[in-house]
Amino acid sequence: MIAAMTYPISVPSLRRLPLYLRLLEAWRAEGRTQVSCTHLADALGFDPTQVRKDMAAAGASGRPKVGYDLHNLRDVLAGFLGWDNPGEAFLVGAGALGQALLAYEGFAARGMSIVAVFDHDPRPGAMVGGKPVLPLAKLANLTARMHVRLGVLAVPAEHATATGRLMAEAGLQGIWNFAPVRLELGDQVVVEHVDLAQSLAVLSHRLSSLPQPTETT
Amino acid sequence: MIAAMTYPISVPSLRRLPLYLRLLEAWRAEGRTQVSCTHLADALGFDPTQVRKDMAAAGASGRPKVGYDLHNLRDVLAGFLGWDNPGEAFLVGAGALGQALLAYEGFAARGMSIVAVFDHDPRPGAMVGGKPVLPLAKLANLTARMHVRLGVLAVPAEHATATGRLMAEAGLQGIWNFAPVRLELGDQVVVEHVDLAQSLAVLSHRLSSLPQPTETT
DNA sequence: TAGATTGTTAATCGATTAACAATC
DNA sequence: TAGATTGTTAATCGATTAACAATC
Repeated sequence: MIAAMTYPISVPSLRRLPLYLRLLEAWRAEGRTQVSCTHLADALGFDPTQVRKDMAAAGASGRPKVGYDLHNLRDVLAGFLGWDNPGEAFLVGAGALGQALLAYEGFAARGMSIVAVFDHDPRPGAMVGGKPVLPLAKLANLTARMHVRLGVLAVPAEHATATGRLMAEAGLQGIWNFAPVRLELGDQVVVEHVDLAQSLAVLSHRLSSLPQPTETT
Repeated sequence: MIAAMTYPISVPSLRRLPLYLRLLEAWRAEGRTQVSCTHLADALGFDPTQVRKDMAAAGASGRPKVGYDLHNLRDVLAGFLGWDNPGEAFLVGAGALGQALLAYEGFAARGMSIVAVFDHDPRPGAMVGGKPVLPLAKLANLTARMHVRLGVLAVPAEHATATGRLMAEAGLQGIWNFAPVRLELGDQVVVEHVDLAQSLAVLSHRLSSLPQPTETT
């Protein structure tokens, strides 16, 4: 069987897919069964052609005049992202951020399921979010045994480089990196970096170029 | 006095500024005093010309052959982002995510300082991160009284639209939105959206297009 | 001075948007 | 059928990268 094999998808397209997915699932809950690119574009403030290209890139196809079948489209997008059977992931770092991610995943990060939590030198019996916190020394062993591919790195900046390397050596193939540190782990490991400061910079700058509230005196 | 008034900065440039800033501060701690675009580019994996353009867009200037004065460059970038005297911000939503952001800001979000926490109907006396949790009913009053401009929206998705509107009506001019919901608040309010699912989509897709670990049985 | 680095203009690349043919 | 929508090719726009002159 040959998959549709359209053009390779771009990062901007990829980043839009979860937005479509969320909308489709909301509409599905309302009982809709058909959807057009114009509907999606209007709801998200995008150009309809862009939506159509994104769908094509993800391997979805619709029918002229009719649009896309909502259920099918949702399944194609979710499947394209590998989000239909979420991969298991290890969380490394049991601090405030790690705990938030553990709680957050329920509504935002459908693409993975955190199955264990690790930290440097945890107190015996320590738990976060109902899961035991394991020492990092067990990471390699469990990665191999459980065939886990994805790790979430949520340790303080000063430990991030060493911990990232440890995760790569343990056999994790993808690292979702929340530490403000660039990881250099070669081509074998996929690293996706989340840096809140980058987002805040955009907001700060826009806010500072807004008309300041008149505060004479 | 006329500010340098170079070209308006692009969003991609803006998002790179915090990366430079972080690096400059690390190098400053090591005692360096000069820096060239090539140094910065090498450390971050960027093109040197791109770095030079970013510096120009932020209003920094260097000297041929010499490079940039490290301290000055840091100050110019921080000033451009308005990060030298961090604005005060209100956090709305005292759940796991809100608490993480409260803890996170120390090392990542230098551009703001959370001065109060609000939630829908908090228990009297409730505290998070050492700060009392105030009812949303007090938001408008305190926004006006304290001249706060920035709000962090970290409530569950189902409350995000209404809470966002409330924040805008309370007079907040910028909203850093962590809920997976598009806010429609007109031109008076600057909204910056953080959506972890978008980041995870990139990682999921890259991971799934990696050679799968051979698992023939 | 010679050489390294900035600053800027030109070329390239890629993503978005527009135009339009194909189709149900 | 007529009209709406997909799918695709072409045009535009903007960001990145290359080339090079200015400068200390």
